[in-house]
Amino acid sequence: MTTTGEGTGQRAAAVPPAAAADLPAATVRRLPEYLRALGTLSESGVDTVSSETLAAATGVNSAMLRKDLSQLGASGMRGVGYSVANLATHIAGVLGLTKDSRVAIIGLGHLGQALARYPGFSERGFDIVGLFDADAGIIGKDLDGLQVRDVALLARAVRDEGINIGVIATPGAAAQHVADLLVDAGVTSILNFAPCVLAVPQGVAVRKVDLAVELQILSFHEHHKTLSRPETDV
Amino acid sequence: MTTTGEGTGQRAAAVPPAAAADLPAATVRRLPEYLRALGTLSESGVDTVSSETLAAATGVNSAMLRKDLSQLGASGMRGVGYSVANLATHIAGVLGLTKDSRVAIIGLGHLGQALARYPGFSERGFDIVGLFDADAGIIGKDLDGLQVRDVALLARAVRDEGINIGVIATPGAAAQHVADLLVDAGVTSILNFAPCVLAVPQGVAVRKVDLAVELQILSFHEHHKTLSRPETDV
DNA sequence: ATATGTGAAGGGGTTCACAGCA
DNA sequence: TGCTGTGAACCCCTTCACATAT
Repeated sequence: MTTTGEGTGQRAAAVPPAAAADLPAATVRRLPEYLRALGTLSESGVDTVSSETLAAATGVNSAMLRKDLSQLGASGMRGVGYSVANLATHIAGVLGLTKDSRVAIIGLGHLGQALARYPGFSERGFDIVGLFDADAGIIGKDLDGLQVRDVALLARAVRDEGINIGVIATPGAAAQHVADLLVDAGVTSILNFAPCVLAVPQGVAVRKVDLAVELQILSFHEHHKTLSRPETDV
Repeated sequence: MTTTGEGTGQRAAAVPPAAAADLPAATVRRLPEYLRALGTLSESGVDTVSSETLAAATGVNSAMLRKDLSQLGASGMRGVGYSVANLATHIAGVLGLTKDSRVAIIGLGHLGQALARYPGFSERGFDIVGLFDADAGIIGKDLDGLQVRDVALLARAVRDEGINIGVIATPGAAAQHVADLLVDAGVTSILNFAPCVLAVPQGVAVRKVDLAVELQILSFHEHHKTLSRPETDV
């Protein structure tokens, strides 16, 4: 990478073959996008793509794309472009998508049920293997062949069934409790749809998606479009 | 992310009284979070809060919170803190939440249906007033009192019913077409759940939420935790 | 000729540290 | 004393421009 600290401790031939140790967060965020675009290209029968084309398909600057890819250790061919298949494989490897992840969804209200049935997850290698809720009215319900279990069984299921990602789709009030359960059971990756900030120990990755927040951000822009002069320039 | 055609407009010393003209995108993203935390505080009967406390509740640095708020024209009381009620009102005003937004959801598969029924939207002032789909098997279906209409009726509904935000929850293949319909009908704010990049004219704000992307980012961290030594220090 | 890989420049965003006010 | 408001440093990210390779 760039900051290899000149002088001090220069590892002998350090740089692992296909290294991806500490990528910038911004880069990591874009990788899934690249991967998706590559999939589309692949389906179209394209087998080589330029940074310019791939960047356009993902809405980023081509120089940034190249920088991202070079950080992965991915190599294009000058004067030609990147191999679609190789690049896809490479990115999938960096993202750890070679082995399927095992996901539990906790909270099966409308949102949780939608997530449980969302085809996009299994399509991209995320196996939903556990559904949990605290509501007796929902426990036992069958969703596409998977039965909703009592959240009291969550911890054991995590261990017995190798669950490594927890998706929280409960109301906000229950979210922290569920997070604690997940963390105690050893889960270190959590996707939180509840509208609250979760406290978790170091080493646990939490990503938050708040649907209402997205609308509020749009509301801001909408509000200001109507307030300010409607772009007399450009 | 946001294709918010910000012009290069350089205004002369304008700064309105309680200005919020061109807030940094990063600040705007945090405002809904502040607002939510303030709501929680308000329910708890708290009426004054320090930047330190509010920052903790929203997971940000207190200096950044103060900087965000001062940019809004919000004023705290030195030695005391911020008025919970005033601050909430102020932020809501900046976000344009004083008047309810009118939302259409297009695509009522599992995800779209869940969004249609998600209580968090109406709770925060987003009225879902239109549901549209292209599938004859879904058109006519009733969801909590709202009937799914043919997407062919979308354009007229946008105009007649004052819809100003469109939520796209279709498969990726249909998303661009729907976006075109929305834009042609005059919608300038779009929330896109489809896994694809939308092309829209300048001045149209698009926010994208891709659930699988979030899982893939978690997968990256998960992958690297297992690869690298698990934090021998700190 | 064409497209990658990257140094250097530029812009934001975040944090620190402290001045200033109640 | 306590907490806000903010200049300044720092760091990360993005973009430009071009050397470099096929």
